[in-house]
Amino acid sequence: MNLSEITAGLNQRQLESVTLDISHNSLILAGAGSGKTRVLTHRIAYLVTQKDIHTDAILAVTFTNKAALEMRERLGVLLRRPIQSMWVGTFHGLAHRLLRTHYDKANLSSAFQILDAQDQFRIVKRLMKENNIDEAKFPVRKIQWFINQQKDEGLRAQDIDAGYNYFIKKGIEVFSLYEAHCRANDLIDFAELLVRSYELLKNNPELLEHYQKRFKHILVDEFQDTNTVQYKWINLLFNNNNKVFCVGDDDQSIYGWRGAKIENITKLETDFSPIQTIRLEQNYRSTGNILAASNTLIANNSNRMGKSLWTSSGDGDLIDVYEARTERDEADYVVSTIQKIINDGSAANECAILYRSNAQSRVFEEVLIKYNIPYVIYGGLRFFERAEIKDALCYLRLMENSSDNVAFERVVNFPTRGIGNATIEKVREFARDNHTSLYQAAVQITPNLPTRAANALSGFTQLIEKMSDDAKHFELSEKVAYLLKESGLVNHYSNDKTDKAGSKKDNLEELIAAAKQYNHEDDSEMNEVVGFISLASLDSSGDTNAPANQNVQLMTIHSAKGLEFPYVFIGGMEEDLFPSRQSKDEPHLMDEERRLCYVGMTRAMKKLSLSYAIKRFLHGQSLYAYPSRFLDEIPSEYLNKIKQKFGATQKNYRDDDIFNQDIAPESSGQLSIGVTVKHAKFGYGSVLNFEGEGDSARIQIKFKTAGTKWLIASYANLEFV
DNA sequence: ACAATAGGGATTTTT
DNA sequence: TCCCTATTGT
Repeated sequence: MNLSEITAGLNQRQLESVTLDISHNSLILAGAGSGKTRVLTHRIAYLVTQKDIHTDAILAVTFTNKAALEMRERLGVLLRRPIQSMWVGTFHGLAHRLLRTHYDKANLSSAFQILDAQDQFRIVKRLMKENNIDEAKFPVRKIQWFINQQKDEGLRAQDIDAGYNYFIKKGIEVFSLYEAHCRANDLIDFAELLVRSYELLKNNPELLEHYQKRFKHILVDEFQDTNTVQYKWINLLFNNNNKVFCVGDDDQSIYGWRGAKIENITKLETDFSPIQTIRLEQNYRSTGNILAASNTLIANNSNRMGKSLWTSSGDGDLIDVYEARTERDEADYVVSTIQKIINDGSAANECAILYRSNAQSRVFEEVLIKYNIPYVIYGGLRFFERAEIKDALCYLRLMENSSDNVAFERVVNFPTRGIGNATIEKVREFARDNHTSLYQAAVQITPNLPTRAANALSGFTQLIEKMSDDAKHFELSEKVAYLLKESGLVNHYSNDKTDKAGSKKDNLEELIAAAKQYNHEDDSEMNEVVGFISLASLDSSGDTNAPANQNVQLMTIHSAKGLEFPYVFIGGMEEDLFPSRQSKDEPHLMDEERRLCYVGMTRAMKKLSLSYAIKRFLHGQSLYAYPSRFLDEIPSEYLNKIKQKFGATQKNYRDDDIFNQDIAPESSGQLSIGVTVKHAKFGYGSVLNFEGEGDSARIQIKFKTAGTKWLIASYANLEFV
C-alpha cells in the first residue's frame, strides 16, 4: 500500500502529524473539529503500512466504547484487513482484558465480577449499615464518591492520611471495609479495573517487560481526560524503547470532577521528553463567528496551553442570544425556531438542544410534543443499567456461578416469592460465620427455618439449580430466553401496572436480541456467558435503540462532546445554572465550566443560539437569575441579542399568561446614578450605573453588604430612598 | 410481606 | 418538581 492512500485528504498539519518521526514521542494538540480521530487512525495505518509495524505491537486507547468502535471500523477500512486481535479499546476494556488473562497474578479467581456504580452503592450502603455508620452524617453517595476519588488517584485505604478531617476518617474506615468485602467476594469496580491492572504490571516485572516489549507504539486519544491511574498506567508501559502518540485538547477537559487531570497533558512534555508537539488549529466544523466567539470566551481561562482555532469558511450568521422570561418562554422560542428550520427544509436531526443539567430537558420535551416534532433525549438510564435488564443478568450470573453474592442479593426475592428481610439476614449471618456463599448458606440453613420461610427459600435455590441444569447446553440467547420465562420475570413485568407502555417487557425481549448479537470471538479470554455479562457492565449503552433518525437531539453538553450538529441551541445560560452554583467559588471549577461552554458552542456547524430565562422554575420554586457571565465574555459584535418573542408563537403558546401575572413592573422614574435604593434581599445600596429602558432596564447597584450587582429593574422591586 | 405515604435531596457521568 | 428511600399501615 502506498503512502498517498494513507495521506489522501489530510491537510498540511494533519499530514505532518500522521508522518511524524516514529522514533520520537508525539503530542498532538487538536482543537475542536480539527480532525483528531482522523489523525489518530491514519497514524496507526501509517505505522502499519509504511513502517512495517506489526498490528500486535500497537496499543491504542480511547475513553468511550463508541470511540474505540469507530476507530476499529475506520482502521479496518484503511488497512483492508481484519483487526480483531488488535489492542484497540477503552482504558477499562483493556485493563479488564489484562485481568482476565492474568487473573491469578492479580489475586483474582477466574470468575471475578465487575461492579457497576449501582452495585457499588448497594454494597457501600450495606457495609455502613452493618457497621452502624450514620447515613445522615455520612451520605452513602458522598462516601462512594470519596472511595472512587481515592482510587482514581491510585490510592488505597492504607495510603490515605486523614489528618483531622472527620469525614475523611470515616471515609477511610468504610473504604477499608469495602476493600475487604470486594477482595473476599472477587469484585472489581470500575476504578479497581485500572488500579488492579496497574498493580498487576507493577508487581510482576516479567509481565511488565513482556508488554513493554510488545507494545512498540502506544496511542492515546483524549489525553486531557486521563486521570492519575490512567496516566501512571501509560507511564508504566512506557520504557523509552517504545513510543507514545497522544492526542488531546486542554480546552475540552470537562471531566475534572471525575478525576481527570488536565495537567497530565502538560506532564507529557516532561515525563515523555523529548516529545514532538503539533497543534491542529484549522477547524472544519463551525463558521467564523462561532469560532471567534468561542476563542474569545476560552481566552478567559488561565493556564491554557494556548491554541486558537481558525477556519477558511466565512463568518456565517451571528450567534443569537435570546432573553426569555421563563424557562417555558425559552423552550417556546427554541422549539418554534426549530420548527422554522424544519419548514425551511432541514431535517429535525440537524438540530440539537444542549443544556447544563438533565433537569432542563423536561420543558423542551413538553414543547416539542406540543409542536409535534420528533425528538430523542440522550442520557438517563442506559440499556444495561435498567432494572429489568439487571434483574435478568443476575439470574444469568447465578446460573453460571451460584456463589455470586451480588446477584443473589438482588434477585433472591425478586419477583417476590415470600422471602423476607428476616430470612435473608439469617442467610447473610450464616454465610459470614461459615465463610461460604449466600447461595450455599441458603441451602444449608433451610432445614432449620420455620416451614414457611424454608419453603420459600428452597423454592429459590431449587429454581436456580433447575435453571442452570436445564440450560447447560443452550446457546447464550436461548439461555436468556429460558431464564426470562422460568424466573418469572416476564410474567412479573407483564402484570406490572406501572409499566403501561410495556417498555420493560420490550427491553427484556431486546436483551435476547443483544445476546444473539453478542460476538464472542473478541473476548476469547473468557467463556461466553462471562464475556456477555462483562460487556453489559463495561458497555452499558446496549446501542440497540435510539437512532438519531429524524429526531431533534436533546442532551447535556457533557454527552455532546465529540459530536457536531448544524443547528445548536444551548439553553439556561444563567448564573448559578451555567456556570453552576457549585463551581462559582473555585477558580479551577469555574474554568471547567467555561471549557464546558466552549465545548457546547463548538458543537455548532452553521448556527448557534444561546438563551437564558430571567425567571426559572427549578427544584419546585421560582428563581430569578442573571444572564451567564459567559454571555458577557463574548464580544457583542458576534451576537444578535433578541428580547422579543416570535410574533407567531406568541399567539399560540401563551395560553397560560404566567409571565405577567406575578411580575409587577416597577418604573418610578426617579432613577439616576448615585441614588440610594433598598432591595428586599440585598438591603441598601447606591446606583452605580444603568442601561436599557422599560421592562428590560438593568441597574448596577453597589450594596453595602451584598457587593455590586446588576439587577433587572422590573423584577428587582427596588425602593427608592 | 408488601403497598401506600411521607420526607429529603437535587450538576455534569466516557467506564 | 421529581425521584429515591424510609417508614407506616394492612
